[in-house]
Amino acid sequence: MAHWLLKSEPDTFGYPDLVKARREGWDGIRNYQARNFMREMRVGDQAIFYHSNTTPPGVAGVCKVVRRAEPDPSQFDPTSKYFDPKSTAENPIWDWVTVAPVRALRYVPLDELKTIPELSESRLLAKGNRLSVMPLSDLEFDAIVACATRG
DNA sequence: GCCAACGTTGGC
DNA sequence: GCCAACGTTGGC
Repeated sequence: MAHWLLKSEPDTFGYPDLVKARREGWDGIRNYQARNFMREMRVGDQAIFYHSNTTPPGVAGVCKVVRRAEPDPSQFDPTSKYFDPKSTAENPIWDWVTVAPVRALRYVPLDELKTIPELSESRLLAKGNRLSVMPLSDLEFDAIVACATRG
């Protein structure tokens, strides 16, 4: 089973919102690399739910993939901020996966993530990292969960 | 609000 | 195919 990290801005959609919704299509991904990672996701894969663009940024919970990648409907919706006029029903460009909560974690702020040795090489902590969907090694995933559980 | 990083776009 | 301009992300 592969592991992932998903970023979301909690002002828009945070981990508690996922708990309330029980499942949610991960819409609005408009980056090819992130999309391609979503296409690799399988039902049952678990992902760290990361809160970005907030104070402090950090890890809020674990979620899991409950539906594989399929076209993100927001790309066809002219009223959506994610609308993409280049996308057609015959040739959709963007996908989403559907995720469900697994469990909330003790909130681990970015400063604390930086102290986890297993994450020292991880893309998450790399300077200038803007990728909102990324793979985590089992080691990285386990280290984050262990850190959250320890605290 | 600022700014660095980086992806995308479009002129050539 | 290059590269400058532009837009977006995201930490601070």
